[in-house]
Amino acid sequence: MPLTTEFYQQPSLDLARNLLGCVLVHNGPEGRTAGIIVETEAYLKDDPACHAYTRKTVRNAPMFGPVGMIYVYQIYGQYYCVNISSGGEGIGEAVLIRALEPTEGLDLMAERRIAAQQRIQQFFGKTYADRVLKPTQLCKGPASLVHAMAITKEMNFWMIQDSPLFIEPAVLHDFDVVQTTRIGIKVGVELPYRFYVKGNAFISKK
DNA sequence: GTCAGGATTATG
DNA sequence: ATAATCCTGACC
Repeated sequence: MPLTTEFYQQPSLDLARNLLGCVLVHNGPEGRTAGIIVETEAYLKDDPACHAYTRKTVRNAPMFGPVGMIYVYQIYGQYYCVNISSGGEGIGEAVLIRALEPTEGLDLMAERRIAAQQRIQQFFGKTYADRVLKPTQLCKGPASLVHAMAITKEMNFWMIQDSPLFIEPAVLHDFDVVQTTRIGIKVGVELPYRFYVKGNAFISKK
C-alpha cells in the first residue's frame, strides 16, 4: 500500500529523514521498477539553495502545492531530478530523492540508463561504448535514478499518493542515519539537510 | 528582450 | 578537472 497524505504531512526535515528505508515504485508500461530510498535532501523555504527561496515561479510551483505533489525539474540542459513537495500547500519546500538501492526490475533499469545515455551521446554525434552497469551504479545520483525509474517531466504536478509512481512504507529498519551538508549547491552549503543510510553502498557520494 | 548559470554526469 | 546544454528567473 502506498504511503498516504498523513505521512507526507510531517515537517520537511523529518520527511527527508523518514523517507529513508521506504520504497520508491514505478508501475509503468514497460514494467515495474523499485528501489529503497537511501539518500535524500530537504529544501526549505528559508533556505537560499531552495528553488522556492525567492518567490513562487512557473518552475517551482509544485513545491508550493499540497504535500506529495511531484516536482520534476531539468538541470544542466539534459538531466532531470525528482522531488516530493512538503511543508503544506502554499509553502515552498520539497525533498529531493538522491539515491536508491534497486530491488525490482534491475535489468529494465540498466536498459533505460544505457538508452538514456545513448540518446545524450548521439546528440553529439558520438557513440556510447557498451558497458555493464553494476547494481550500485543504477540509481546512484538524482538524475541517474530518474532515468532508471523512467520518471519524466510529465509527472510534474502529479500526486505521489495516487499515481503509478508512489512510495511504500519502510522495509529497512534499525539503520544509522547520517545527517550532513548537501551536494552540488553554491549557497546554503553549511546547512545539514542531507540524509543517507550509513554504510550503504548505493548512495551517490560520501 | 537578453543573459548567466544550474539540487549532474560521463569522460579525459 | 571539465565539457555539455536548454530552460528558467533575474534584470534592463
